[in-house]
Order: sequence, then structure tokens, then C-alpha cells
Amino acid sequence: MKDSSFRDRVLTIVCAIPEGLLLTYGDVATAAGTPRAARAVGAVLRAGTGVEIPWHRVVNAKGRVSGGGDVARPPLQIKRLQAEGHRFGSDGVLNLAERRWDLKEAPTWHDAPWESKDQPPDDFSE
DNA sequence: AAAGTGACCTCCT
DNA sequence: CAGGAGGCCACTT
Repeated sequence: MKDSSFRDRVLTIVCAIPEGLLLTYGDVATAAGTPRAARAVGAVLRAGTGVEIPWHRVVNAKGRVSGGGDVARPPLQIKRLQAEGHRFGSDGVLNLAERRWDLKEAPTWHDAPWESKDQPPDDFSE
């Protein structure tokens, strides 16, 4: 709650998202203790965690993927979500309201495996 | 160390 | 109801 850095909490939460469920950046930020830090969550994921985390399970409030300038991110994320059994609409929007994960189930960060310093490059491409 | 950027969200028009 | 603008926090260089 205070020992681990913000990114550690975000990584822990994202990594703890059950398969088949989804979570929005705002929810992750809220679970981390900073509801207004939704943007920061994206920064953490963009920075690379060094650990293979299901970042694809995190989408925006619109229930849609973003991509952040990368053209391979949206299709990859959608592809992964579909593999998880998620249902996408005609506009690429998924029923987030039905697949939203309960933040109450968010894990507690007491001994996060990822250290706040020196993190290896992330390899989660396909 | 400081400034710029960004995988967002919410409110207002 | 739909579109636009601003604000917030954290990471990168």
C-alpha cells in the first residue's frame, strides 16, 4: 500500500486479472489507490514491466483497445482477448460491463516479485 | 533534475 | 445523444 511503488501495484493487479475477465485503466488505477492515475497505468504498461503480464486484459473505459501509436498493439490485444473467450462487437467494442473483474478481488502487494529497479526488457509480442 | 509525452478519464457544450 | 476540451499521475529522455 505504500512500500511498493505505483507501478508495482499496477503490475501486480494486472497480473492477477483472472483469465476471461477484463479491467479498465481507471479500475486498475483505482485498485492501485489512484483513481485519477488512469493515464499513469498506461505509462507503466508502455514502459514495460519486464515480466510477462496479461496487459491485454486491460482496456479503456469505452471497452475498446488503444494501441498508443503502435499498430500491432490493438490487433494483438484483440486477438488475445478473443483467445480468452471474449466477445467483440461489430465496432471492436467488447461487453466490458459483463466481463468486468471485481476490484475487491485485487491482490495485496506485500512481496511483489518485480523489483522497482532494474527491470529486463519485456517480450510479449505474439 | 526538469520538461515533455502519453496504452486515459470525466465533465462540459 | 454526441463531440470537444481539460486535467491528472506516472514514466521517459
